[in-house]
Amino acid sequence: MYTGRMSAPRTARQRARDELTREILAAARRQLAEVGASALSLRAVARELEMASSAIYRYFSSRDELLTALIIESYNELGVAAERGDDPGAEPGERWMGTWRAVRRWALDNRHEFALLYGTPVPGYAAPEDTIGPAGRMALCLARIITDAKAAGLLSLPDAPACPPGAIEEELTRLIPEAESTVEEVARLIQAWNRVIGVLSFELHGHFNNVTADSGAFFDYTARTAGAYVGLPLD
Amino acid sequence: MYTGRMSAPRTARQRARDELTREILAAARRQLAEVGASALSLRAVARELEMASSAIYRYFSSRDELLTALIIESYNELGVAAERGDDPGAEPGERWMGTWRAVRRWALDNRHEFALLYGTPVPGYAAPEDTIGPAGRMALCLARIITDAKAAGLLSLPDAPACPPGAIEEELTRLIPEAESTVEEVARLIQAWNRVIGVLSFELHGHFNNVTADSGAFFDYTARTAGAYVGLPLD
DNA sequence: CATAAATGAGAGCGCCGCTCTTGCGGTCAT
DNA sequence: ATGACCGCAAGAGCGGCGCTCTCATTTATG
Repeated sequence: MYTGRMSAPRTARQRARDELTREILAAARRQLAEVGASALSLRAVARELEMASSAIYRYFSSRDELLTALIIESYNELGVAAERGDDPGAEPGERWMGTWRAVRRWALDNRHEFALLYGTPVPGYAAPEDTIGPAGRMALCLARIITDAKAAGLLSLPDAPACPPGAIEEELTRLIPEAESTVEEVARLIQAWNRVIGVLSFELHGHFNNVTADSGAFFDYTARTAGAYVGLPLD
Repeated sequence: MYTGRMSAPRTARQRARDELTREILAAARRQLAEVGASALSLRAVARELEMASSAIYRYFSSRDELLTALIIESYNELGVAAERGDDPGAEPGERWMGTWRAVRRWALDNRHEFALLYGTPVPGYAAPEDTIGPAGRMALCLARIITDAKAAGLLSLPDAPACPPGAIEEELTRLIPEAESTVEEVARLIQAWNRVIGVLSFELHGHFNNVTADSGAFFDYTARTAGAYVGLPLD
């Protein structure tokens, strides 16, 4: 139904269709930001666009499909935010911290979107296929920082338990082909990624309410610790 | 409305009320396990108990309140599972790993309950007051392991960035009064706790789908790494 | 025993996701 | 240019939801 990115519009009808698709998505996005995914209603979107609720189904065959489109959009936005936070000219440690701080800022400014990405999967399940690409965008950004640091000879893994063989998909070592990553390096990046996202989730979901006194400082602290764990030089 | 643990039943009416309250909770719990929190419906619970849906409101004034009761129940169950996984006579490392493995088993067997605890907060917000006690039960179990290890002189923190002052609530150092924990120790425990729960969340929510090949092994690996980080002796 | 409180059932309100039918208007081949 | 066709929007409607209100019945209490 929802054909993802729309190709070059031909007829006037297709042009109108594409435009309306975008408008629906935009209205849904506004609703998501306001009331969250669980309260997002197709009928309210239709009301905002002054059209019959049944007409929405010409563009998105179900509420879940609309949510999936919003998930993809959000993953991409988060990826863009991460990329913007990374200054490729800076030191590896600064790049790492800058990226994560940008991710946190995006999450704080878009908490419902963040919850949609990293919270409980709301529907039966979102479309797995269409989401894996955008989902990896932020991780790829982090992987580049480490790869660059390694190429510059600045990567040194501190002592820690070794990753048991077979725990992670070894194909991930070829995610950035020229990097020639080791299993250990990849395992640490996955852990670091999981760790910092986990801190953000806890902060946003209120699990740190009586735990952290300065959640921003604690986030920085965690990102720094995770960065040191993957071998980046951080003072 | 829902008066939490019910006091000693006096009249027959109160006895019946307490029993029905428990039955509603049990039916709701069954539904939660089957269809998850977002699809849990008061009306379906009433149907299963063969009573009018409006009658439920004599016991729980809203769906959110029912969910909150389920949250408390689940926190306690998780706490019990953690305590059962901890053999106080074993070595600190074994205690740590045993506790976490028990937590994971509980989460895998009760994924909807786990999602309710550590996923997106579904309603406007669950009751904060009544949940903080049960929520800390598992964390307390972990803190005891570390305290015991410290008392036995087996705790040694590996090098890592220091926790910046003011990041965490310093009162947490007095959570176990006789432990005399340092800020650094507490900060590491919080991070470790967050880290392992984060791995579980990612696993259960499908974020590790094309990432880990053996999620059990990866979980163990993470728990081990986190245990080493808090200073426990782990081989 | 009478009064007050607690309880349960039913009807009903306004939402929701989703489907089906109907009619209109643009598209396109003949 | 005309007629068949298809995309589209609208409306009605289905069953389900959370929640409220009323009313009868049952139970506890003075």
